[in-house]
Amino acid sequence: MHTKQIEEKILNQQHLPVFSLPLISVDTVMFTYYQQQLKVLVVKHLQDSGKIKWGILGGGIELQQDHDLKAAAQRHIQSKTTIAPAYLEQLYTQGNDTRDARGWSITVCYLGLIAYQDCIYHLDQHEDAMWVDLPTIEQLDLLHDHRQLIADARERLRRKALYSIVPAYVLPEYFTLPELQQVHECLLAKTIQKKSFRRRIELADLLEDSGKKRSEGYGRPASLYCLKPQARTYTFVRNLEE
Amino acid sequence: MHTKQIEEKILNQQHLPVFSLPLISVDTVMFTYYQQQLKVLVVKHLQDSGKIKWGILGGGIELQQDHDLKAAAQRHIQSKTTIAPAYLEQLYTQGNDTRDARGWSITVCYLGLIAYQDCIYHLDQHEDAMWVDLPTIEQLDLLHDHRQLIADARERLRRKALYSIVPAYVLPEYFTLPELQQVHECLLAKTIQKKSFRRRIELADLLEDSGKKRSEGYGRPASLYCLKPQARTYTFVRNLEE
DNA sequence: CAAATAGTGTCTGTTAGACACTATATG
DNA sequence: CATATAGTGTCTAACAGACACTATTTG
Repeated sequence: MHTKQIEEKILNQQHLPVFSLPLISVDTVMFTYYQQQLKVLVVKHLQDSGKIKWGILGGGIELQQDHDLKAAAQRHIQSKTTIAPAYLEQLYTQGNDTRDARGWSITVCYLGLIAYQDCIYHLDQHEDAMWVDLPTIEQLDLLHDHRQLIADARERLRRKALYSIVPAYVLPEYFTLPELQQVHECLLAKTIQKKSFRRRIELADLLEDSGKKRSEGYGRPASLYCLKPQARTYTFVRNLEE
Repeated sequence: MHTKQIEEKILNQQHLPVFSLPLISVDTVMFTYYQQQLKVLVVKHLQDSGKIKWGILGGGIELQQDHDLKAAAQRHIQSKTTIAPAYLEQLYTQGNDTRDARGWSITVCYLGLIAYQDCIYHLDQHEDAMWVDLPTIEQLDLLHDHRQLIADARERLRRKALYSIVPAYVLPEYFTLPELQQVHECLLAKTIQKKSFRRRIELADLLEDSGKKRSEGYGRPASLYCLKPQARTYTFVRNLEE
């Protein structure tokens, strides 16, 4: 059997033109909110060289196991957090011949949101994953173009704060309006008029009042709300000012 | 030399885990506007079976030639239209184990806009590419999930008509405001108040007045404008009504 | 002149910004 | 009671919708 024939046999097993395919991974920029700060999940990646670098959460596609790209993203996320993210949307697909020293490589990058409380217990057990704030990200030497992917995801989430309440998914299922406003103010790096914020959310009918109140510390207790299903995709016709 | 060794040799040439990679293509939903209608570019694709099916414009990545995904998209577009699209942005990456009968496959899908006049001469020479309107798309038997990709792209462009003037890139470099309004009305399937439309564009300072007028047919000639650079990314704080 | 198309004046309605106010908790 | 935090009343400003108006062309 000639080399060429064996090559062809291998190709046929695949039914794919093997020699023109770049490396692919499915990665997710996971955000949460804790102690008035936006946090990003970084995990340890073992490189070919044996060195360990921090990067965002992700990895390859298991052709037998993952039925689509989102399923692959979720599998990687659950391996670190045990639970599915509250919100997960595709961010951007980056692919070029310079981002990975091994050659042409592609990442299908997702943006994920999860409540800090929903996964911190499991994360505490792992030493290969941690939540870090954005100033710290700037100081880490991250894998490939992961710092840029985080910046892009952060920008997408900031813009969403202007015309939706999707950032609410970084909070637990039940949350208060002042908490949600804090998240938006953190993303926009700007104070928002309390009245404007509450008015537009009430008018759009996005929250379900649980009837319960949160009574901790000083002051009047705040009502606890949870998101109605339409909150996931609702967009206001008029944005908040930047 | 054993089969296994040869396999390894092939793998080493690639420096990639070949056997866990899905098929990849980079495709573009190209839109233009002609005779009061939105048109999509479809091209003939030769399938493994020898059958020919229509599909959107695209194909594989040439690892040696294409430096990134956008360059790959542009190479495929230029092969059919000779010129680069006026506007090109990434739409969505679809990947699963059912869209292509050959197995796991991924398309990195772009949304492209071009003026009809800018490429029709070259297209007329080709029999393997044509502009079709959207009702016709419904009747064609398109490759894989290409009909869905077209629907997604069309929806993205419709939403852009609500908060930007990006749809202007389906028009020639110099165009009139009534023409641009027609494009938006076509996308939104709804008439827009002439005054509202003009006022918001003027206020946002998105167009450059060429000083020239278009005088064809009856009526007062309309001023010819071209897009200022900021028109590519500008978003209005307040949307048009849906 | 009439018909056709381009472009404006101006009123109304909706909703975000500003900010002072009231309400309800703790100690 | 004072202090702290939650939540409201209400005025203003910005801007899209509605629609009647004027402007400029052809025949």
